[in-house]
Amino acid sequence: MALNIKRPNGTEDVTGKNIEKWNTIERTVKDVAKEFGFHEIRIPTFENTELFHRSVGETTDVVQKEMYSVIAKETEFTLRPEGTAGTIRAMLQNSLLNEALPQRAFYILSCFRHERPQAGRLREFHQFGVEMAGSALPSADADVILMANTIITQLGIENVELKINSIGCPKCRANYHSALKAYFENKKDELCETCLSRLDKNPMRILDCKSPVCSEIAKDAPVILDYLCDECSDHFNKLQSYLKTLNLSFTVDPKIVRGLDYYTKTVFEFVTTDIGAQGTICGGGRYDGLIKQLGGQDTPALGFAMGLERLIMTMENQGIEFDEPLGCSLYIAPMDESAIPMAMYIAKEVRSGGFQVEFDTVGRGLKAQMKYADKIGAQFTLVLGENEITSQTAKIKNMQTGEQIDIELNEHISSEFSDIMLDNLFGDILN
RNA sequence: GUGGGUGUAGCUCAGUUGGUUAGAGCGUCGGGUUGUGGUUCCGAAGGUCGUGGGUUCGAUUCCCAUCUCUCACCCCA
Repeated sequence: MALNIKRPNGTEDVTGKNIEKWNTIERTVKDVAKEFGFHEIRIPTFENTELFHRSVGETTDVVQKEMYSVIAKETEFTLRPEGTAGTIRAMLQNSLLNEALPQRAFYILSCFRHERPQAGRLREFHQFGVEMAGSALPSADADVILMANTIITQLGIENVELKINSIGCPKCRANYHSALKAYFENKKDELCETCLSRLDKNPMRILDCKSPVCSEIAKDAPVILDYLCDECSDHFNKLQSYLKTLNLSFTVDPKIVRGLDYYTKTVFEFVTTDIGAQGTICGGGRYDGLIKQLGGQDTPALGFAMGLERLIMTMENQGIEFDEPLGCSLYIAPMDESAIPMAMYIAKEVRSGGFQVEFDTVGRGLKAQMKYADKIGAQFTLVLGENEITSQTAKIKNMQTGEQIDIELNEHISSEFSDIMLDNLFGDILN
């Protein structure tokens, strides 16, 4: 079919069996969030552009080249590129931080970034995220990391590495930046072009460069962990000991540098090699300065986000089973038009017992109806013709065994069918 | 934003060294004597060969452009 309007590049439709993949993940994520005391929050899809400039940061790639911004009625809005900024804004605007602290919020939402799509990267993608505001202690970091780990484990995902790092507070980071700059200044001639431009803006990004030359140079660069102030260093040490207590294996990776400006102290990622180059399925960290930055009281906070598409990809590639949808319980096959009223009536009655019921609405012959019933996985079928209507009895056919059971066509049909279903499910145990 | 690959039926792919009505398997729909599916048999529908130009008597095949999808860089979930 020549369809002239297609979905925008980098977006996805979710249909058919894929819906169950999403449901599986959303269910798991919500269950775990509940166990950890997090409450769902829903926020707008777009915000005033200024919000992202102030939180994500003016110099970040996300703000500089990836945001979908529009001016509408003289106000500049942006489709959210991530969930933290809007969530914190909502916490402030709804005075949630004046209530019992810490506040724990989670969300499932779509994000928008204008990048070239590739494996594990879309222009509209979905995140499950959590934000916890009001706790400064490393035990909060450990709890949040445990939560991410619990979700990953509960989904059955394997081959995931937890990497943690501390990027310090603004105080110790300033010292580190100057040390880094000094180091790279000496090797200026060898650095790649992009790294040269990073030298002034954000020297920590050079550590992450994939160019063989740069990464070779970066090997001997000063490490942030050596420049942490006492407080940050203590925080990081305690976090590590807590993670050990929780039996979470992790590696300290000084190259973990988050690309959003609001991060402080702890940063972490859960990474897999099973889904291509974009292997970070969960990323997060602490952002102690953000709430004040957005006009609130100085309140420490932290959080993480998981890419739902990446979780699904990982599960697919690892051969993990998703929840099965409930199929059709009963298919009713009217022989001809005169049986349709009875078919509709029975369908209505049996549905009232909570069962999924279908009947023919396209005028198929009996054989074709049976084929259709088989195709949709109907557990039972019921044929309605002249005989059934005059005798007010019919046979219910079990599509798996072929066995036929007599049933009365009256107002008790719903509970009778219910008995048949129960017997079908638990008959072996009961008898 | 940069680079590589790709584009023939709903899906997976053949094919034409440029030449009349472009094929297969799967899927969809119908039928195999008038009331029963999964196997099998028969049949049907479905493609302006990604789009727009150019070369040619003639292009799905050659050339150019463009778009799509895809992978990687970058960046991030």
